[in-house]
Amino acid sequence: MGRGNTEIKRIENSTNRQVTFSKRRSGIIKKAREISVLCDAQVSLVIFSSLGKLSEYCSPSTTLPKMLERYQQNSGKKLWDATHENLSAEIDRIKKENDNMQIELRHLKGEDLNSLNPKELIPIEEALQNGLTSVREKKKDFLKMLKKNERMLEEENKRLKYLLHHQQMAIEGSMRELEISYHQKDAEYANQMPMIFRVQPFQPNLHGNN
Amino acid sequence: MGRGNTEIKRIENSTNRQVTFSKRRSGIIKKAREISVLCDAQVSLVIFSSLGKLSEYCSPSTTLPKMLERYQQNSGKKLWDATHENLSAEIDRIKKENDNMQIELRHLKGEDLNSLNPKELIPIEEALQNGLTSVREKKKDFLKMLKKNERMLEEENKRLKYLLHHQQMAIEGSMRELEISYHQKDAEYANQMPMIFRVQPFQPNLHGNN
DNA sequence: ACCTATTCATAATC
DNA sequence: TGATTATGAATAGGT
Repeated sequence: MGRGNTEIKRIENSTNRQVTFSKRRSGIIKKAREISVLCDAQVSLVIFSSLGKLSEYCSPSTTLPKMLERYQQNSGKKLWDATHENLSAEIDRIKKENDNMQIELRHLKGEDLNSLNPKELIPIEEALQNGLTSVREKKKDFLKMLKKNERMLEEENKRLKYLLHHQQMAIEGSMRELEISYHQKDAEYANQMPMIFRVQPFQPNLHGNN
Repeated sequence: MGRGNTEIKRIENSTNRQVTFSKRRSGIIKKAREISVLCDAQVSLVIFSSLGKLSEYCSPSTTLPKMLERYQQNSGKKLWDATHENLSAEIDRIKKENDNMQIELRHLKGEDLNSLNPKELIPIEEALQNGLTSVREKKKDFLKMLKKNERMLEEENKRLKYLLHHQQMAIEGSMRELEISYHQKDAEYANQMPMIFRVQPFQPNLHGNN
């Protein structure tokens, strides 16, 4: 329906598919609502779009769980036993995995070793040895990095101190020149000079170093 | 659609309702099939007529239980009883435990260490060291046990050899006595004496040892 | 989202 | 139920 005859086959153009989905979804939900009202029927409709978006409709006189309960009674099919079994199987699988890992962990931690024979101890010892080597390697790396960082910081520190010292010297030089000109010229200017320019090293503890 | 405008309201005439239901049901199921195919959607549709007759449609790529499972995951609504929830929660719990153990194992095996900071390395190193100590202790124990066993076997061996030797001597002594009495008395008796009592060491290779 | 030509669904009828 | 058909609904494609 609509223009051109519509083959019922997957719409390859993704945009068209989306649009058609949207239109037809509202169409089918409307139909569901209509048959519910007109014919006094109970309808439940669940739709997942190709992108996984969920849409649903359920007759107002019921709920999805009620419908499903009724479905089971009426059809004899079991809807969630299968799921139950799947879940149980999944749990068993994971638990087994869990147990194995737990045993491995205990062995690696040196527990429950009595259940092992000497031959089985060997791979465990090797694994531990390897692990230890890796961890110590990593620690060494960290230490190296820390030391490198420390050296860099020291360098930077030194450089900054040097700069600071020179700046200090420059300022003091300027002070002296100002002072000279102050003595040579007008005493009135001295009071206009801000305090910060008075000869006072502003980082006193830097004086002794270097 | 159809002749005359159709109000959406319950059809009071029972027969008409039935007929309309039948027609619309096939219509809606057709629509469901079409949207499934055209738009790559998954649809499940359950309909009960006013007389309780069940009709259903489910996209061929799925099943009603699968749809419902997906519905639960997607909507967060729970369709079923507590058992499911418990199982799901259990799965989540175990999976989490699993993940944690897996991480711990990987760390102990020296993998994925980059995600750790130096402080976190320390307990791992300690655990490895402890494990290694335990395993080596166990190996030592085994060795000790083997050696002890060996010693015990050697002792036993010696004791048995000693006993055997003495028994041998005793038998040989008896032989000699019998031989003497044979020469002293009746030669007739000699033929009646079974061969096994003749002087013949029955474990020849034991003679040289000790 | 809206429009329209076209196809489709279906109510009425038999 | 099934077939037919007139009619209104649904919707594909275009904007």
